[in-house]
Amino acid sequence: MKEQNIPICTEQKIHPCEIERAGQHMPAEEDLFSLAELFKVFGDSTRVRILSLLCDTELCVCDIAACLGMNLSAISHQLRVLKQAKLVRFRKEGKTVYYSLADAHVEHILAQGLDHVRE
Amino acid sequence: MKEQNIPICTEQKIHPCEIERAGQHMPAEEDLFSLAELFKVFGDSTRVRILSLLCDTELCVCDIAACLGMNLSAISHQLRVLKQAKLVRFRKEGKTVYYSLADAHVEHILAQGLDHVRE
DNA sequence: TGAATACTTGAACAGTTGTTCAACTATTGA
DNA sequence: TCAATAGTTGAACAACTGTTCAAGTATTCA
Repeated sequence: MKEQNIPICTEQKIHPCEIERAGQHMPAEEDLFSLAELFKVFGDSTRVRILSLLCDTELCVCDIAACLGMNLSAISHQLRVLKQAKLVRFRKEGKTVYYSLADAHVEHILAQGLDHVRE
Repeated sequence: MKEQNIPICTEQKIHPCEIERAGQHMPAEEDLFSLAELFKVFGDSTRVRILSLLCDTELCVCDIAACLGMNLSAISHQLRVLKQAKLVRFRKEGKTVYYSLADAHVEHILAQGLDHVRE
């Protein structure tokens, strides 16, 4: 807490001691990038609604579209985003594709966010 | 769990039973909207980097800009977004403004996200 | 085989977002 | 009072995003 003037930043710093503290706990730059990418996926109300629907059950694309009152194509596009982010899994059965949450983590992140939103 | 055909959706549903299960656990529409808004704020790497910097310490705008190698104005704009979302607090001391995390929730959400990102 | 169903995909469009630049306010200290 | 410092703000612009439409695939069933 008293080590001063260690140049971890490229520009002139006003409070070197505090900056050093801050720097010590920083995750790797690439982790922070992935973190932002993850939250970006959660940061759309259509996708959040899809994820909420999939808590505790699996649904086909048709059902999701019906529940959200949206067009099949829009849902399919968003499911692709969720799939790429590994937030949902799918299973094919004949013509229909069933989607479900990828793991419990997804539900936890939603719940934690809801806690904050509801104060 | 066997109650079927209850019309909670406006369109024709393929699997009414599963749809009913999904519907029962859905948070209020407005909470889901706020939730997406919250994650949207976390969904930018500049903002995530600022929040990470502010874990365990407070920093002035100048310091944050120096640490991230970015222009003062860009940081100020993003701090405004974080302020509006109540993710950061600030304290004025003479000419300088010190920012810090609003509460422990913010750190928890970041940590939970990092867990998922690192698998 | 051929029609119907369930979904996916790509192009196009409007709307949104993040950064920069320049100009501004507020506080300090000479 | 004047210059310097720390930060905020608004306009502008390019880049990105979500939805729609139209056309595509894959599977089923008659």
